[in-house]
Amino acid sequence: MLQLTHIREKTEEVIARLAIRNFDAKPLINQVLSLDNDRRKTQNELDALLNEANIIAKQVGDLFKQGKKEDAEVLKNKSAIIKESSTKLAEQLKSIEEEQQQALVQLPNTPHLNVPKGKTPEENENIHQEGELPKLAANAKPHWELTSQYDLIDFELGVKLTGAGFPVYKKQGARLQRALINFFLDKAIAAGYTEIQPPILVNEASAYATGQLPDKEGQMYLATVDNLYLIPTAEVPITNMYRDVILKKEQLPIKNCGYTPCFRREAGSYGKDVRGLNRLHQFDKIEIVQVVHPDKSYEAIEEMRDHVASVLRELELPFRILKLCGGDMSFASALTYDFETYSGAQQKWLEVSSVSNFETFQSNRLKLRFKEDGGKPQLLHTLNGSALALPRIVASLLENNQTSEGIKIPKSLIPYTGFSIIN
RNA sequence: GGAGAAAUGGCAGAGUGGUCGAUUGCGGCAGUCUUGAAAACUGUUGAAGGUCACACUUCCGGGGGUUCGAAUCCCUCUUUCUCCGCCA
Repeated sequence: MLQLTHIREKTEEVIARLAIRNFDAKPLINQVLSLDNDRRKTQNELDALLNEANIIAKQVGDLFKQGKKEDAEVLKNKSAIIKESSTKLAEQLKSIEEEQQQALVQLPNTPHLNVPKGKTPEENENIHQEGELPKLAANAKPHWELTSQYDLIDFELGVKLTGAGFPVYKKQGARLQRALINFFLDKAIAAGYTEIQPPILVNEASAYATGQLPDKEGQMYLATVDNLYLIPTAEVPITNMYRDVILKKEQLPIKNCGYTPCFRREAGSYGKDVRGLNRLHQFDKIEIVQVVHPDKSYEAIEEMRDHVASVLRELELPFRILKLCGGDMSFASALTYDFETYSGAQQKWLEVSSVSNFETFQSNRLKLRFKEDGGKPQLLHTLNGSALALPRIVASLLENNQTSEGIKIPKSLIPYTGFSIIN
């Protein structure tokens, strides 16, 4: 959520920046600002009334003590009248505030100035590519054939147990999952992140604060009896640890990481690109989250980007980094880098990580703030990224490293898998 | 799941209808003293809205109610603790 004072003070700039997303913010912003005027006016009136009522209440008390009952009765009546109009005003204020809030949450974050304009994924900027694309034999198999050939993943069995998109990992396939989780966590810890094991169900307040609610309701699984949501990413619980928190300056920066399964309904995304591991309802991911001083968030995002790149490098996977254009960035982001690894048999780039700076957009809803010496609390910047999501990494690893003897495990991963080849 | 108790500022802990945004202690910050530090002493120290700045308003777990007036009374929800039951 954008900050009201920021919209008020830098109206033109906010509109200009939102244009980078091809978002015409003018009507909404005008609505927000006019509601804001109403709000302040109404509140002033209400405050004056309440002030009067407070004064009268005190006088009534004094009069009673002095035994002047009749005078007190007169004031009581006066107070009743005030109460009537103040109740009305309070209702009015509440509805204005709700309307304003509703308009406000429709505004996406303002992109950073060097986010490229554009509407579609094709307009994302390819800013880096490294690693050699694998030269596979003509009969190279896509991962969904390899997983069944070596009995690594049973998609059919998952359908039986749960439904499509809930694979069952087996044997070396299961072991590989566990190895990757540990590998990614160890890398994150070595990079200074603190490991967190959060709950994987969250309440409504948490889902709201990180922006999954209200608009992405349909994307989450909901345990209706207790009204709890299965997390779509560890970002939700790990970021919500700081909901309604005022940090001390010395506590910054906060760097947390965590492994969780992630659950996504993926409503509406059927058809192509969903075969095998490409798109699942349940998958494993290691997430990195940072909470930093507002001056430091663009340094932090570069650091996170370097971290993800170094992990992919260790896995010897060819990858590229895209700077997302305004139209392709998520609602809450000010700057996003997407990482894609090349999957040799599908001959496709697969998104395996997304690293974003949300600036104050998230912290505004979270009320995540810090205090500069002697100053007023101010909002922090939050960032997060995947480091990394497993399924597509597995797809790329399997496809790119297939040989006639079996599938080779990258060197850095062998200590974790305990085997060097899948056969 | 059953019975009882409780929820107050960073922490501890008073406060059972007006003088309470809240006694006090600890912690934090500033100062006095000191070469410096500690100790001692003095002052200061929650958040949101609002204002050029004040004023003013709201917040004592959440929501609702009673009252001229609520941290204090009532209803309700949530959470925590103790006891019992069940259990990885």
